[in-house]
Amino acid sequence: MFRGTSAITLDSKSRITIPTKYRDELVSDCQGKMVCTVDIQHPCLLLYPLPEWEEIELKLCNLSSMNPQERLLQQVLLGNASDCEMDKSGRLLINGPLRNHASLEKSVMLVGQLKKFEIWSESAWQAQMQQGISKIQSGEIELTERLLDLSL
Amino acid sequence: MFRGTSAITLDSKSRITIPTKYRDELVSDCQGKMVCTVDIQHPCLLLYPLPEWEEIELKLCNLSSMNPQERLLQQVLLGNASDCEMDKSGRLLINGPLRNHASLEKSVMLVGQLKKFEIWSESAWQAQMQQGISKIQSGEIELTERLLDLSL
DNA sequence: ACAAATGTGGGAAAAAGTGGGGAAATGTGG
DNA sequence: CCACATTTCCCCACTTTTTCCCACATTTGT
Repeated sequence: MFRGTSAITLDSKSRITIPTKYRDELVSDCQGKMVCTVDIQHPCLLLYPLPEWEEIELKLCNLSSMNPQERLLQQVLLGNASDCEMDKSGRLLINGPLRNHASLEKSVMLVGQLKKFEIWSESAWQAQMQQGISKIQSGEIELTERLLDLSL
Repeated sequence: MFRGTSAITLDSKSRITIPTKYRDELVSDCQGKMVCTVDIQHPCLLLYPLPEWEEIELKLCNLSSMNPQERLLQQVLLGNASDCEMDKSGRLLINGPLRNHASLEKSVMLVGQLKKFEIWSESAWQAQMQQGISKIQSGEIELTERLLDLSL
């Protein structure tokens, strides 16, 4: 399970270094093999250990290609999915289209979200956090039953 | 179970010393491994022994990432969650974003709240206590059934 | 008032992150 | 099918951050 945000850099060769605290877990989960694709709600990327991604692929596979919305989801998610394997120094290569979708420049945030990571440009992440907290505090959040069950 | 408020200092390396009275319990609960994240209602931090945090993580894991509100909560809580392990002198490192969320400067309050701690800047804590007590005394508090059941 | 325990600060060693040269692999065009 | 260009990978050197450790200050208890 991944958690926490790490500030990392996208270097001139378009690589990011995975923080060491995650590497052991990634090697045992998936020998460093991951899949990166675009997020459909935010300008960020999603990075899954291969086994996790395969479950998602199964679900996508069961969508109907006759339904335009479901087909679109398949196209976007699968079309952008890119195999990423950690190299021997724990780095991943991010390809052009993905980099572009998330507007990644030098400063990047790697955000642990349990079974996956999100990859954000630093500025977009900070904006997301700021507006997120103010939305929650101003009560713009509808408390669903599931949320009420959360006691922090 | 933790209770009471301790005045502690955030030193120049952004560390706080856990008062010794809590250390034994923390070592036996979680070998000093804790998780710190932001509070979503107040400018303070929440510090959980790892096993306690993992229960919350399980609940967060069951939220739907397709629902924007539930996803936002995951992002805020998990994204800010930071593993904190006590070093050999019983100190914890507080990272920049967290320090910032709670506006922590030198004087910090560590507030025991049973299964977790809250971490406040001294001034924010005092303001919270003052206005909290006056709110209660002036009857601005809605007495829910659960509250009526409290006999002090 | 003194001794013991706790809290605080900072130097120094260790670990992690960053950048880039050059080798290997891959792909393209003739 | 080969030569060339491009991309990917491995490795080393450098910088920054984190961790460990010790010494001093402060508080507590006798």
